Amino acid sequence: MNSQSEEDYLKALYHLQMESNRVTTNSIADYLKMKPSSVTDMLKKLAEKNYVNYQKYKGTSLSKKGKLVALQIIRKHRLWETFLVEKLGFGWGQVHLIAEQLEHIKSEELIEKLDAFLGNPKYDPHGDPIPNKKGRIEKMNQKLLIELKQNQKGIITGVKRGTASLLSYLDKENIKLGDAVKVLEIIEFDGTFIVEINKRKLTFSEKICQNLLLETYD
Amino acid sequence: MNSQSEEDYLKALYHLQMESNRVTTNSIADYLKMKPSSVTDMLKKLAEKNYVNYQKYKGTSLSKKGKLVALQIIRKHRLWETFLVEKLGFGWGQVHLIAEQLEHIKSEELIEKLDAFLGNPKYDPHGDPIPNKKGRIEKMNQKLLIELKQNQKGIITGVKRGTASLLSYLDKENIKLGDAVKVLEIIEFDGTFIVEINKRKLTFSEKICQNLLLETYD
DNA sequence: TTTAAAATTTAGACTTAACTAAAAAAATAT
DNA sequence: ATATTTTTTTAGTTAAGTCTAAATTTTAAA
Repeated sequence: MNSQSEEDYLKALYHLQMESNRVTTNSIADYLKMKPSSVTDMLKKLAEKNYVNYQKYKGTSLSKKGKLVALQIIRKHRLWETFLVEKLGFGWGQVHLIAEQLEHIKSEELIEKLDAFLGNPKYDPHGDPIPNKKGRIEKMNQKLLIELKQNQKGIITGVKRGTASLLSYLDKENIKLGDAVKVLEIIEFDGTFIVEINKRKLTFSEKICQNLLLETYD
Repeated sequence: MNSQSEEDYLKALYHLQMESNRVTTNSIADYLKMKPSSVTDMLKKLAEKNYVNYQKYKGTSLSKKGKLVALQIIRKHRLWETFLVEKLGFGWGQVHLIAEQLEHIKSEELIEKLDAFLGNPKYDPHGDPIPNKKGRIEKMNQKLLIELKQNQKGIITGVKRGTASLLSYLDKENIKLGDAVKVLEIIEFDGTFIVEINKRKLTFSEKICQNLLLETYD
């Protein structure tokens, strides 16, 4: 069993590895808001447990085993976020801190049951994919609405980060994750989209289209 | 903010106080499976924070402040248990360990939203009352089915501890917490009850009636 | 290619919450 | 009322995970 702290480091490693191929001690310290010396200590411990490949002064990478653990935590995080938004009615922005705690709850069965309860979602409310039990991520065909052409369709999976007000707008319009969107018409003059959602005709400004994420099937 | 450990002690204090009026260091150690010396240390710390009234060698009691914190943790525990059973389909017996973890998640808003999502339940699946936000417990009029007379009614609130198989039976019969029960007839010969639940007529053996908890209104 | 700056590690200290062993106080039995 | 047993506390230790300050290694600059 891994400690909360170990799990936080593994998750951080995973996210940092996504962004750059060399993960340094300082970048981890930055990310976790800790001192580099503390990071060194923990890296040694994680290397001992074969979760990371660590060599003094040379940077760190997740081992296969470590990556799997990281993905399982990310799975839990994203499932809980989905739960908080879809079932409890939290706004996108509020859920991160709570999910950060919930992701450390230990119970395989809990997370499988939660997954089923949520209808085995593939994406969380930010549009990020939810890894499966074995750590596999289905890469999705994610596009912004603005990239679609007339008559193309998609499923709403989220919005770009930092657009909380768009969320409340969608909420007010009773538009939810998973709703299907079809582009009926694009007004050339100002980039406005006329779309159909739930049999309703709606008009979306260019700005909305630049921030709304859809899963598409090409 | 209190640590997980502090919360565990406060909760233990609360439960022990229910059972006997003098809570000793050893009884706490027993309950939490720790050594008495560790308990003494923590009691001093909790006294420092004004959560308990503690005097060397004289036993301990929760202060008003400490009792409130304890009740809030119990509230969280019982709401999560209800969630696990009602929404995720766990059996009564499986939920305790998980709820023990979930009860430490910190977010007022989370617990209020969870409460609403569950329909503001008054009792958890064991039939134990759920304290409200302010720590108030509604004392319920709880009886075993076997105590009812003909034509009396009640709401199913739970089963006696240690009767997991009754739970699965109820589940199979599609009987849920909150369902109303009316006693149609009691067969004197063997103590069998004929009851009505959800407009269905059912026959319950004496043994079932001895273990099924109901809320009644006298 | 030597030197200065930046990154990283080591060494030692602190906090929390546990422990063991020994001392002190309270309860019980003779 | 004294002695014995039980309970509780004190004192000192340990492990995890953090920190600061100093030492070391790597990188970048002159």
